[in-house]
Order: sequence, then structure tokens, then C-alpha cells
Amino acid sequence: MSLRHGLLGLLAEGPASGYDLARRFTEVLGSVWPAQHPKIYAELNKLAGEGLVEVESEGPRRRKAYRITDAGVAEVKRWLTEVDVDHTMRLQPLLRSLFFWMMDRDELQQHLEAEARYYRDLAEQYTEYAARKDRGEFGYSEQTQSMRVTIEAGIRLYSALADWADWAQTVPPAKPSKGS
Amino acid sequence: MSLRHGLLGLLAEGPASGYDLARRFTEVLGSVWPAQHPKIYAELNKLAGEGLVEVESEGPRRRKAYRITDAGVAEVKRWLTEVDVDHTMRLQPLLRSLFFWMMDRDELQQHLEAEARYYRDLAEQYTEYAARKDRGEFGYSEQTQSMRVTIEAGIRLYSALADWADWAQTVPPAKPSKGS
DNA sequence: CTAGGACATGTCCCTAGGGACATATCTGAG
DNA sequence: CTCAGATATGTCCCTAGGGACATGTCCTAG
Repeated sequence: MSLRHGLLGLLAEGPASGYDLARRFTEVLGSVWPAQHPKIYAELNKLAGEGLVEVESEGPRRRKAYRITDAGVAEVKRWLTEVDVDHTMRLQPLLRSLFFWMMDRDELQQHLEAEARYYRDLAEQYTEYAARKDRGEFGYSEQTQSMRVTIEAGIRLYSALADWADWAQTVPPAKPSKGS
Repeated sequence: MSLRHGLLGLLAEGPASGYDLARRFTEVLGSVWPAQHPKIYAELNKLAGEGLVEVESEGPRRRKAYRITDAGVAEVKRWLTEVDVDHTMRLQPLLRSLFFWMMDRDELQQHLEAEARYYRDLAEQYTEYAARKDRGEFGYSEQTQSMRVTIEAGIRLYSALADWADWAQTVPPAKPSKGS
């Protein structure tokens, strides 16, 4: 049930429509918390029904902007402070790595190179984003400061994975016993 | 559909029962790919129906050990080499970090300390595990060598997160403009 | 001999998420 | 004026996963 709180949190920064939220989810949160628009619209309707958000205004093209209510703000805060963090990490690349021994030497090589490139690219994108933030392009609000912290996690995580993929290429498939 | 291939991959190392596999999933893969036993038994039955695994033997207490078939081995290899890696990373801690600005100074402090401790502990457990592997406690088969690579990813990932949580505590809530 | 606990396999239901498909509205280019 | 494309909101269905509950089997301590 984190999508729910993700939406509430984003709305706590200011009113937005489902469309806006969908964009923010794919742009900012795409790699750490993917969410499709159908889910977002559905959840917004539920949240409105529970009084955690309300329709702020109706714009062109049936656009509905939502505003978070006091109850909504209270709910995010409750979630942030009272609900245990879910540390579940479901990383297919790591699951796959358990089975590297089933791959040919050069298939594995190629795989690890592609992985390293993928992670390095993402790390660089996040680094670039962080640099823009640090240059002040997004201002110095509390919200962007939190975003900066999130971005830093992205940089560190993807760098770690890129380094790991590089390192893995140096590991021999099976360590021969002493003096081979 | 990774549970499917996770099971096939584990069975490629040798025959095992659903119970064995469930244990391995919680012990080795608990933090990178959680799986409950009901799903495992269900999937094994499906795999058996498709001829990717077969019942090797029936033991005491209704125990059924499964063995992977040639078709099963081919399927894991196909997955490893031909199917695109799913890089989805759904990390609630990072989603939460976007909303740190909504938390009180000391609540956040406590939160980050707890997070750092949590990650540091896991990183240490993995490091310990890696050390045992490197001492040769698990032998030097290709399989344990791959496991070593997976463990290394765990170490690096959790260390990165622990460092991040430490670093986040040093970030001021909102950067005041020049000369405050 | 009996009861508790570990071993072992399953059913059932509910929610979350992925993805295809549908539709309405507005803008701007030609 | 018309049509392509962006904006904007939804429905529907299917699968994956979480978790409660149920059941059978064997061993061993008392």
C-alpha cells in the first residue's frame, strides 16, 4: 500500500492532477517505485472517497486537480513515523547472479558488461540531476532537499551495482584448488 | 515470473523438495527475492505439469524431491541468455526519503539511525558469509562461486544504503540562502 | 504410549501490479 | 476545416504475491 502514501506525499507538496502525478511517478520515481496511470487514477478516487484528498479544481480536458486534506497530511505523517519500513528488495539481477554458473563464459561476460553499462548510465543521470540541484536549479525548498537525498541514494545504489558488475567479471568461474 | 526460474535454477544444482527450496529461498534469497512456501509448492506442481521438473523420489512425511529435466535446464538457460533482465527496483525506503521534509528533525534522525543500523547489520552478515565462503567452508564449486558473487552484491548494496543513511543525517533540512 | 514439535505439503482468499484497450478533450499545423 | 497528436481519465482482465488456515507424518522426550 505504498502507492497510496506516495500519492499523498506528492500531493502534500501542492495540488496536482492524476496526469501530473503519473508523470512525476515515471520521471522521478520510475526506477525506485514504478506506477502506471490506471492504478494512480483508481487510488486517487479511493483517497477522495476516504476524504484524504479532495478535488481542488476541474480544468480543461476533464482535468481534475486534487488537493490533500488535513486528514491526508496526518495519514502520510502517521505512515512515515508509525508504520514499519518495508525493506523488501526484489532484484531480479541478483537472483540471476545466483545462476551465473549456468552461463557460458562469454555470454556471462557480455551480460555483465551490459549490466555495468546500464547501471553506470543511470548513476550518471542521477549524478547529473544532483549537480543541477546543487547548482540551485530547483531551488532550496525542503521538498527539493528531500529529493536530493533520494537522488543521492539512486547514485550510490546504481554506482554500487555498476562496480559490482565490473568486479564480477574478474571472478573466476570456479576457484581451482591450490597450485593449478 | 522469476520464482519459476529461481526454482529451476536451484534445482539445476541438484534434486530438492519444496521444503528444501523454501528454506533456501528464505535463507539465501530472503532479502533479494522473498518467496512463501505456498507459492513454491504451487509452482513446482505447475513445472512438473509442464515437464520442466519431475519427481525424483518420495520420502518420509510425504516428501517429494524434484529433479530438473533437460527441458527445465534449457528453459533456465533460455531465461538467462535470451530474456531481458527486469531491472525494477521497488524500494520503499527510497520512496519514503522523498517525504523526509514532512518529518520532525528528531523523528528523521531516529529513523535514519535505525535504517543505517539495519543496513549495516545486513551488510555485516553478508560479509561474514563471504568470509566463510572465501575460507573454503562451502567448497569451490561453480555454484558456490556464483553464490559468492550474489553475496558480494548484497554486501555492496547494503553498505551503500548504510552509508547513505549516515550521509543523509548530515544534510540540512533546507539550505538557507547564502550568508545565513 | 502419548503429546509436542519439527518436517512437509497444500488450499483459499485478498490485494497489488502490469498491460491492453477505450474514450473524451483540446491545440495547432496544413 | 480537419486531422494528428498531446492531454487527461478511465475500464477490464490477468498474474504475482502475502498471509491465514488446514492437514498429514515422523521423531523423541517424558
